[in-house]
Amino acid sequence: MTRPRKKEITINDIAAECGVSYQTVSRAINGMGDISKETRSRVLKVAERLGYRPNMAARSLVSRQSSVLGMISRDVGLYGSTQVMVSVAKAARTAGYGLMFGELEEENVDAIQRAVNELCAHRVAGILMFQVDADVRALRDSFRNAPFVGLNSDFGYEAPSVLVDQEGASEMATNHLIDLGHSEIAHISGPDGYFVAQRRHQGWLNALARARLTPGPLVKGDFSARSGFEAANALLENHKGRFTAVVAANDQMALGAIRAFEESGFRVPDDVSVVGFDDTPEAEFFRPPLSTVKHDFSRLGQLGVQCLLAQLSGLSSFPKLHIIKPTFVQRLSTGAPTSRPHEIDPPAA
Amino acid sequence: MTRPRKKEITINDIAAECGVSYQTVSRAINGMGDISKETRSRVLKVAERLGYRPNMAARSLVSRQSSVLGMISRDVGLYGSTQVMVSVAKAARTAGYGLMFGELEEENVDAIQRAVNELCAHRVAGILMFQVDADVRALRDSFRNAPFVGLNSDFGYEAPSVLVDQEGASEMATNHLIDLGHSEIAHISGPDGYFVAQRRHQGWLNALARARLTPGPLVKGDFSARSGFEAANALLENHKGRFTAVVAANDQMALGAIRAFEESGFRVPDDVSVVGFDDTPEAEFFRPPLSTVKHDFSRLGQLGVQCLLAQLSGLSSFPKLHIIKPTFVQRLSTGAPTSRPHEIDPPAA
DNA sequence: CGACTTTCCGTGAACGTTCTCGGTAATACC
DNA sequence: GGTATTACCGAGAACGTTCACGGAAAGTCG
Repeated sequence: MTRPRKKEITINDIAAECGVSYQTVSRAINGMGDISKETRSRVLKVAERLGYRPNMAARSLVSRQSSVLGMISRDVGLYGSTQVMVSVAKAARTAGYGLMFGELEEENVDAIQRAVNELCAHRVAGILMFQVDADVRALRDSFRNAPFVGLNSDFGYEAPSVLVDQEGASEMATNHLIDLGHSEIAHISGPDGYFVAQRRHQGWLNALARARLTPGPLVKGDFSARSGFEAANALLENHKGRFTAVVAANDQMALGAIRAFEESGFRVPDDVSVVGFDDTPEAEFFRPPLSTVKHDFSRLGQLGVQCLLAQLSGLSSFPKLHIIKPTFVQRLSTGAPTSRPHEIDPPAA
Repeated sequence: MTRPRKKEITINDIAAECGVSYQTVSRAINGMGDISKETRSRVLKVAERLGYRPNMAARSLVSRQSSVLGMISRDVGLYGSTQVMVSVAKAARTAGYGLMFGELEEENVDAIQRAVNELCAHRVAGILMFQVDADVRALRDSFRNAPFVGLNSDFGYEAPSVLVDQEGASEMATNHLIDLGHSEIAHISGPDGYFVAQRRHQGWLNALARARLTPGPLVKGDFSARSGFEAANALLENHKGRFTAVVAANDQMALGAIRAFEESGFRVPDDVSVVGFDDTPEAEFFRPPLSTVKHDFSRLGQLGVQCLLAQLSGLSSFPKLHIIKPTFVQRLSTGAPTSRPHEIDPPAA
C-alpha cells in the first residue's frame, strides 16, 4: 500500500477551534437538527477555512453506508462501454455518489466474482454490471446482500436490469434491408459469449423468418474493424454472389467490411448494402455514411443508476426491468439490391 | 446515502470460529509474521469458508493508508481517454490498487478542485490527472499532501508527469507532408485550452518554420468528426487553392475533413493530403486509410501508475518526468501534391 | 539448571466518524 | 411559580481494523 500522509483536518480540530464538541461539528456538517443557526454557520465557516474534508472511510465505517457505487464492465475500449461509463459516472455524481471500477480482463465467472468481491470489500453501496454475461445464480453468493443492476447483461428477469432491445434493433436493421428488396442477407456477428452478439444474431434470424427468407451466410467477428474486414473477405471468398446485403453487429465491423468490399471492387451500397449498430459519432462520416441502429447509451447509464438507487432506498415501486428502444438511422450505406443478385461479380477494377 | 446492509463477516467472527484472537486472524490475513503455519492455514481456511471480505474502510481508517487510486480525466468519450483509463485501471489492479473516478464536466479550476477534494475525501492514495490543464499552483492547496501525476497535462516541470511528445508528433506529421513536397499546409486544431491541442498547433508551426514555409490557413475544431467536417468546409470556402495538405489534430477530425473534401469533389490524397493523430483502431479502415501519428496510450497509463506508486513509496530515484515518443504511421491519405497547387479546383463532379 | 532468545499469541488503544442517550437552559403553559 | 416542553449541546459507545506492547511457552546456550 502506501506510506501514511501528514495529518488531515478532522472534526475534532474544528471543534477545538470553535470551542464546541465534535458532535456539534458533526451536526453542523451533516445538516442535522438540534443546532442553532449561528453555531452552524460559525462551524461551517471554520470548516471551510481549515479546508476540512470528511473522512469517508470513517463515515462509512460507523454508518454502515457507502457513497460509492461500483461498476464492472467488459470491453471498456469499445464505444458503448465508454458512453455508458460516462453517463453512469455523471448520474452517480449528481446523486451524490462516487464511482469505483472493478474491471475484468478475462470473462469467466471467477474473474467476475473477484471483481465483485473487490468492490464489496470496499463496501460499495451497489454494483452496476455492463455487458457481463454470467449466470446470476453463480454470483448470488458473491453479491451477498449488495444490490446490483445489470446493463445489457444476460441476467434475464432474474435481476433488475436495463436493456437495449437488441433483438428488436437487429430486426429493424434486417427489415430495413428486406424492405429495400434484399432477400439474401448475410450477418457478421459478434463473438460468442456476448449477450448483445447473441441477441443481434437472433434478431437477424427472426426478421428473416418472418419474411420467409432463408438466412444468408454467417461469419463471426470480434467487434473490431479488423475482424469486420476479415469477415467480409471470408464472405467474398466462400459465398460470393450469395448475398446482397450484410448486417454487421457493430459500426466498427461495418466499417471494416465496407473497406473489404470496396478493396475487392464491390461498391457500397450499389453492389452490397451494409448496416451497423451503435451509431458512433464517426459513422455519419464514413464513406458511404453508415446506416445503423442508434442506442441511447447515456439513458442506459442513467436508468441503471436510478434503478440501483431505487433498490438502495427500498423503493419497490420502481420497475425492475427497463427496455430501451433503439432507433434506425438511415444513411447511404444501404440501398436497393442490383437486379441480378446471383450474378454479382466485381466490376473490372 | 443508502440503507444499511445485513451483517458482513468480520475478523471477530473468524476469531470466534477458530478459537483465537482477532489479532491472530489479522496476522493470518495480512501474511505478517508471529504466527505458526498451522494456525495461519486454519484461519485462512475458515475465512475462505465464511466468505470473509476485509472492510477496506476500517483498514484504511486505522492504517492511514489507502488501496485506491483516483483519476480525473477530461473528454472521457474520446479514444485516448478510454485507452488511458483502461490501462491505468489495469496497472492499478496488478499493483493491488482499485481505481476511483472523479470526472469533471466543466473544465474550470473550481471543477477540478471539487473533483480533487472528492477523491481526497475518500482518502485515495494518489491521483492521476489526464489531460487536465490548470495551474498546478492553484491546485496545491487541494492536493495538500496527496501525491499526484499529470498525464498529458499542462503541469510542465512543476509536477511529476508523463507526456506524449505532442509537439514532436506534430512536427513528424508536418515534416512528412513537407517531405512529400507540400508547401501549403493547413491545420485543423483542437479547441482552446487543451494542452495537446496547443502543442500540436505549435509543432505544426515549428516544422513549417524550420522549412522556411509560411503557415497555411488554420481552423479550430473540437476533436469531433463533425467539427473536422465543418472545418474542412470552412477551409474550402475561405482558402480554396491555398493549401494542398491538412494536419488535423486527431483522427476523428481527419475523418470528417476527408469526407468534406470528397463531398466537394476533391480527392484524398490526389488533391488534398490529410494526416491525423492517435491512430484509432478504425483509422486503418477509413477510405483512404489514414496516415496518422500513433501514441502508446497504454504505456502512458502504465507509466503514470508506476510514477505515482514510486512517489507513494518514496522512491526518489524514479524519474519525475517521462516523455513518450510517438511514431508516424504512413497510409494512403497522404501523397505528393499536384503540380499546380495554386490552381487547384474541384473536378466537375 | 538458570538465563536468554525465539516463537507465538492476546490485550488495549487508536483511527474519525455517527448514533444513542442524557442533560441543561430557556421558553411555554396553567 | 411550578411543571412540562422545547431548543440546543455534550459524553460515551460503536464501527472493523491495525499498531504497539506485553506475556507465556518453547527452545537454546553456558
